[in-house]
Parts: sequence; C-alpha cells; structure tokens
Amino acid sequence: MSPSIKDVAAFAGVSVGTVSNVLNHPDRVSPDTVDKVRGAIKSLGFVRNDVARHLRAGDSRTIAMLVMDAANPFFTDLAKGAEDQAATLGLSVVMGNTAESSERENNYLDLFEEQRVRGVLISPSGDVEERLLQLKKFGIPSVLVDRASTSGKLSSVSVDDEAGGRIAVNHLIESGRSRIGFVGGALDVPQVRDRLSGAREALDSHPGVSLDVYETSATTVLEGRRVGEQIVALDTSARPDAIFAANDLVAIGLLQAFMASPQIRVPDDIALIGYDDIDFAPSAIVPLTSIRQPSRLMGQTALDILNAEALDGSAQPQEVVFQPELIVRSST
Amino acid sequence: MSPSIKDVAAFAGVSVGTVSNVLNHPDRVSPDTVDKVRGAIKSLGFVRNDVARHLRAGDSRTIAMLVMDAANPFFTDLAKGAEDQAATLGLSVVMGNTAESSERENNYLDLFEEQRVRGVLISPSGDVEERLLQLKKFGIPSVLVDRASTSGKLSSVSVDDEAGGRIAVNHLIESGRSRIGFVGGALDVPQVRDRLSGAREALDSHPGVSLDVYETSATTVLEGRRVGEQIVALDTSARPDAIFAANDLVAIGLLQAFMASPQIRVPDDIALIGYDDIDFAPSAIVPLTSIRQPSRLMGQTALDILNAEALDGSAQPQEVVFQPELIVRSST
DNA sequence: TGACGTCATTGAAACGATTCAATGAGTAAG
DNA sequence: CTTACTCATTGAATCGTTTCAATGACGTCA
Repeated sequence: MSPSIKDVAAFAGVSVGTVSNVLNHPDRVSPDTVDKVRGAIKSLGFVRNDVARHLRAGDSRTIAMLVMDAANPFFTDLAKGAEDQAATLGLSVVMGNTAESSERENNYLDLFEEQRVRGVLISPSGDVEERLLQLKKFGIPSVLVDRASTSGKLSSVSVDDEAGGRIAVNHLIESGRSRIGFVGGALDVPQVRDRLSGAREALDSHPGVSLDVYETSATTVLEGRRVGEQIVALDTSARPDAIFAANDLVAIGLLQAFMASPQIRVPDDIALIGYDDIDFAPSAIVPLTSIRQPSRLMGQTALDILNAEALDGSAQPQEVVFQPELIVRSST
Repeated sequence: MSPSIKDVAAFAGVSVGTVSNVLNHPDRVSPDTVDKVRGAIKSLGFVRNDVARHLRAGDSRTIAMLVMDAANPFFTDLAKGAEDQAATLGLSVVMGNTAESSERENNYLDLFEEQRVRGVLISPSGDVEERLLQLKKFGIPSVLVDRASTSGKLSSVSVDDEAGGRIAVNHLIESGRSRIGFVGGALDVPQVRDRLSGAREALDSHPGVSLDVYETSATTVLEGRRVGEQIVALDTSARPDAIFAANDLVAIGLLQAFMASPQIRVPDDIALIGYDDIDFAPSAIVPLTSIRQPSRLMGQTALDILNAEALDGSAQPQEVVFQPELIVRSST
C-alpha cells in the first residue's frame, strides 16, 4: 500500500538506516544524500508509519482527551485550551466523548491503552481512579480535569467548586435576596454536590436566608426549562427570589421559562446566577451573571502537567486548584 | 513497562504463539491452556499492544473524525451518530477539531495517516480533496460529511442545501412576507453559498419579493447578534419583514438582538427561520422555525459507507444526499 | 608509506504482536 | 504393531521503523 522506508531506500539507492537518519538525524548524513533521500520521499509520497515508529521508539505524540459531554461549551473550551498548548509542544489531541457512560469511558480507556498514547486528560464520568493508576504504572500518565483526585495519587486541575457555590450565594444574599433556590443535578455528580455544599456554607453566616433544592436529572437546557416551568407555577409566597443554577445551561433553561411568563421578570422578581461563564452567557436574552472558571487556562495547565509526567514518570502528582470568579451581569 | 505477550507466555509456561492464539483464535487452543493463559493475563494486567498488533495485522479499528467547529451542536450531533454506529461495529471514533484552520486540518490528516487509522470522516475546512484521494490510494478511505465531493471521486454524505434554501424562503413567502433578508457568511463557505443560491431560486417564481444579503464573518451567535443590532437600527421602511439565517446559531443571535428591542416582535414584525434544527432551537426564547438536517442519521450513514470502503478498497464512491425538512415553530 | 581519526553509510537486532509451516503427542484404523 | 490422522503447541518469519556497532572511504600527519 503506502510506500515504506524500504521503498524509499531502494529508490534513492541507499540503506534503510540512512533513510531513517535523514528523517530523524539529518546532521549525521551528508547534504547530497539528504537531498537524494528527500527527493525519493517526495516522488513516492512516503509518510512515516507512526505505528512502527512508536513500536520501536516507544514514545507517542498523541494525547487523548475524554470528556463527559462534548456538547457542553465548557468542555469544548477546555479542549481548546489543551489543543492550543499541545500545538505549541508539537503534540496532537484526539477527543473521545463518553456521554456520561461508564461503559464508553472504559472502552475509550482500553483503546487509548492499546494505542499507547502519551497520556490521558479526563473529566471522569464513572469511578476510574483505580484504572488510571494502573495505566500510570504501565507508563501512561493521566490528569483529571474539573475534578480532584480522591486518592490524591493522580494529578488534577480543578476549580474550587465549594468556593464557587459560596461566592454565588453570597452575591445573591448581598444583593438583598433571602429565599434562594438551587437548581441542578444529579446531586451525586461531584461538581454539583460541591457547588451545593458551598451554597449551604454561605447560608451559615446569614440566618434568615433559606435554601430550596430543585434537583434535575442532568445539567442541560431542557432540564433547566422543565424546572423553571415548575417554579413559574409556584405560588408567589413559595417562590424563591433568587436562583443559583448548577451551570449556565440550566440557567439558560430557567431563563427561557421565566421569559415566557409575564409575571416573572429577571432580575426584578427572581435573580439568576449560573456557573461556567460560557460564551453564551453574556449574550443570553438577559445577560447572565455567572461564576467563571478559567476553562482555557485549565486545559492548558492540564496538558502541561500531563506532558511533564510523560517525560518524567516519577514526578509527584500535582493538584492545581483554580479559584472561581464572580462575573456580574444584568441577571442579578 | 507494560507486560508483553512474552511475559504472559513465560508466566503461563507456554509459547508466545499460543498466547496469541488464545487472544485471537481461542478455538485452536485446548481449554485448560486457555484458562492458564487467561489467568496469566489477569495476574500481569496484560493489555494487547495495539501498535504492534496493527503493524503486523495491518488493520486498525479506529475511525478519525475531523470537524470544523466542535462547538457547533450540529457537528456534535453528527459525531454522536457516527459514534453510535461505530460502537455497534466495534470501532472507536476519535475526534479532531480543525477550528476552520487549514493548517490544523493538515496536521490532523498527517497524524491520522501516520497512525494508519481505518478511515477518516471529515467536514472539510480547506481544500483537501487532493490529499484525501492520495490517502485513499494508500489504503485510508474517507467520507466527506456535510459537503459533496467536487471531484466526484470521494464518497460524501450531505444535504441538499439549495433545496433547504428554497424551502426556507418559500415558507417565508407563503406566510405573506415579501422583503426577505439573508444573514450568514462567509459567503464562500459552500454550505452558506448553496443555501443562499437556493433562496434566490425561490425568488424567481415570486416576482415582487426582494432579498437583501447581510454577510457575517462566521456563523456564530455573536455574529448573528451583531447583524441583528444593525437591522434593529434600520429605518422601518428599509427593514426586512422576514429573515433566513444561515444556521440556528446566527438565528439565535438575531433573536437576542430583536428581543432586546421593544419595537421588533418575532414573528409579528420580523419572521425568522434558521437552519440545522439544533436541540436548542425548540427551546429558544421564541421557538425557532428551522430547516432540519438529519444530523444523527448523516453521521451513521457516513460511518457505514466509510466502513464499507475500508473493507473493500475498490468500492465505488457513493454520494448520499439527504433532503432537508421544514420544521415550523412560533418564529414564523 | 603507514597509522590514525573523521565522517558517512551500512546491516542487523530490536520493538510486540500475528501467522504459518513444522513438530510432537495422542488416537483410531488396518 | 505400524500407519495415518487429528489436534495442540511451538518457533521462526514478518510487519516498518529506530538504533547502534561495524565497515569503509578519505584525508592528515609523522
């Protein structure tokens, strides 16, 4: 099929070793031989077979990234950060979408292990730390993204979600609200859980403020809208005067439900704060106050750590925790 | 690092050939040997090195998918369709995001060629047909997605964008509109060009209807919003009474601009139709009329064709063209 | 002229799997 | 008891690279 290094060697009238040297150490080869070989490569359309190369060299230049929801802009931003950084290091990023399925997650990990990728960036869906530790033992490092390691044995790049929850609810309280609603779920998703517990902490120092939890099955626009319609239907006395949504997609869903109802104005009747500060937030119908996570930077950082571990297998695991930032817009 | 088939063989007290047989043709091996080997595999945590396997076997089970905008829901839907189909065939899909950059597109194609993937699904950014034809010669087939082949030598799965444009504008005209605006760009992107020329065709049979083109630099929410604000600022007499947006992202941007202005109501003052029917369209603030493309199905179909070509290198290129479908909602 | 060093090039081993002809043990048939 | 045959297992060749010790050509210097 494709021409091999052997074909190139024959065409150029040199040995395979020389061709390989032209490819990898051109300084060791005389200039005219280099020209001859380069010419042969061009005329045959030769492309180095990375499979064989890697087999011998043992190093791969591919980074695998596994995300739980490829449709969430937060993750595409993360990926963009990682891709940019990879490009400057001469690496490539391939993505897999686990769609929050443990089974798919495992399949992809199998694939990447079989392919002996250089490393794995992962925002885990299921419980995979054990598996990742084993991968590491076999020379494939990984970095958790948007989630800290529970064992502490893996590197991670995350955001202090409890702080984010605190900041969000403090902001609502400081702007005079006292009946807070939290919308998000499932509640056993670590990110959601932490944001909620941060929200609860904020309440501790503010007696007289209440918090109601409205659970969703996922953090999507549709789920947000569904809960929003429930809230619209509530009696005025039972209705929260401020809502903290577990992410911007949910917040946008809520917003849509509220806009469809003439008796609820945002932020007058209900203030609304989201999470992630996706690109869409500032251009929502009511520009959305949100908690910004430095998604691009997180992607970059994660890739750097991963690369460092790939180069030095014995490096200590690092845990980088970014601080979230409040971005105030019209919705509060 | 990782244990190899040799380690397994030593551990189990058999030859490497036998281990390989257990892996690939267990029927040729006696049951107790199978057990012994499987035990060894388990205790050592052996995972087959796909790199070496592929080197010898020459076949890969990885499909590469290259999209021009990983943040556009239409493409994530396409990918989902392909992934689902791949899963049923026991294949894996890895994704690369070209971000509309020819350079990145080329880098990814290099990577995938070096990795000798089984095939490539691509929604091309630049002009890559030549390159893809060469890949095919070397045994790596590809299928164009959301764009027909200009040379006719490559398989493709696309949608009749001219028909889509016609349908959209006919719908606007039939609902009594006569000053149509087209918003989208860049105008040299094939999809945009075709939708616009379909729109123009619809005008031919309806004298008295006008079409103004508002070009954007990309089909994004922000660009839609920008143009929307321009339109809001127009004199009532110069303002279109219906707009056909090149995709739903642009339509949503327009919608946001219009909602922010009290003197423009959708659809009363301006009717609005988008394209793609992304998940977000029905839950937009004014549910959006759109032209549906069967994105999931397209992804599936593309993957099937690709797989067929991977199995039979001499198969004729197929061009599948889906028909778009009008989905009427409140915005028109 | 002969010994030596430099430099470009070569050829073979190695990576980890698969494949296949050859081997060997065991069984059935004559 | 030999022959033929089956079935499980083995060992070597192979895929396309990289690496490295060995080779060889050439020029320098004594």
